[in-house]
Amino acid sequence: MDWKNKLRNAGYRITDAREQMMDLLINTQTALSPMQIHKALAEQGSQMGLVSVYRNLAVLQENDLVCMVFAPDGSAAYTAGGIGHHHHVLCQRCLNSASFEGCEGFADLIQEIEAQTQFKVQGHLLQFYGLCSECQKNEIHV
Amino acid sequence: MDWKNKLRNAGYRITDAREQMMDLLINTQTALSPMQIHKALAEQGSQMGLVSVYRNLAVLQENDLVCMVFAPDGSAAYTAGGIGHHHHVLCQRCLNSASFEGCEGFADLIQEIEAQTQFKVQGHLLQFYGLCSECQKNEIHV
DNA sequence: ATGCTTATTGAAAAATATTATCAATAAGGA
DNA sequence: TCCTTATTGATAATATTTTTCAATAAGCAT
Ligand SMILES: [Mn+2]
Ligand SMILES: [Mn+2]
Ligand SMILES: [Zn+2]
Ligand SMILES: [Zn+2]
Repeated sequence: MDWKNKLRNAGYRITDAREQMMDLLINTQTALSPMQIHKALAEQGSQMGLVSVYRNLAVLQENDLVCMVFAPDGSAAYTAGGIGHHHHVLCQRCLNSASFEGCEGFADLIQEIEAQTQFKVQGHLLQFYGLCSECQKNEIHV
Repeated sequence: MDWKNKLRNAGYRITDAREQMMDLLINTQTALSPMQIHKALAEQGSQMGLVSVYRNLAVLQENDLVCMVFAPDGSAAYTAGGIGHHHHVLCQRCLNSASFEGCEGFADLIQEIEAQTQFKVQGHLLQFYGLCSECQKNEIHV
């Protein structure tokens, strides 16, 4: 199901603002901050307020149409997509973002942690940082 | 080496503010936000300004005396300790925090990710969320 | 196509969170 | 005890996120 129907089925309306944001995020490799999203849309002629960017990011995130990731500096950035449980690798230079699945390998680690800490583990936060293929090239000449 | 010498060796001074903050964090199981640290110290008579809390958290973090963790809502919180590479489990109810090592198991996963995404992985962000032993008890009666 | 209902928007302000300035203070070595 | 200078508190400045509210427009029912 495409994102429009997904939103519609959840009772939300398809607005220009949401289309612009989704188009932008879908066509952008790098994760974008709310401010960057606002600026990018303004540059392509949109009048959308920053407030609507925040509001719609919340809506889109609730409906699993965008993912929030943590930039290396700890700030939040957003990227399109995200069906099912998955995680992200972020380029620490350009914020290029890719996703991957396969954190089942945690099962053993979780058991250890639960035994050691007496916690009951229920979820996790996982991201990898590194260099995307583009930035690896540039890195060579440093 | 204790935290005072660690700071001293790095050229920092041992101040009341830093002592108060370290004492508080060392004696607190739960991760605390800058605001919570400020409030807790104020309640025990300290005049320290919130600004100094921020400043000293930065210093203490640089010197590996405190760790920053992400609360379930994405906000930053701080907890004492942290020798060497390690990660944290956070109680999503009370922010109780415990640490663990042992993310070597990532080696395989990283290889897969690098193959799939063409990224060169250089670091990671990992935290587990769950319920601490205390909160597990209370959870039963919900 | 037209009107109706109400979710959504933009503008503005408010609330939070974080950082910068600067004179006064105090840590630590001489 | 004195000196140097890192550190502090007070204040202001930025930056980030949320709230309010009247105007607008999406989508459904005529
Ligand atoms: Mn995703
Ligand atoms: Mn730690
Ligand atoms: Zn890159
Ligand atoms: Zn707990």
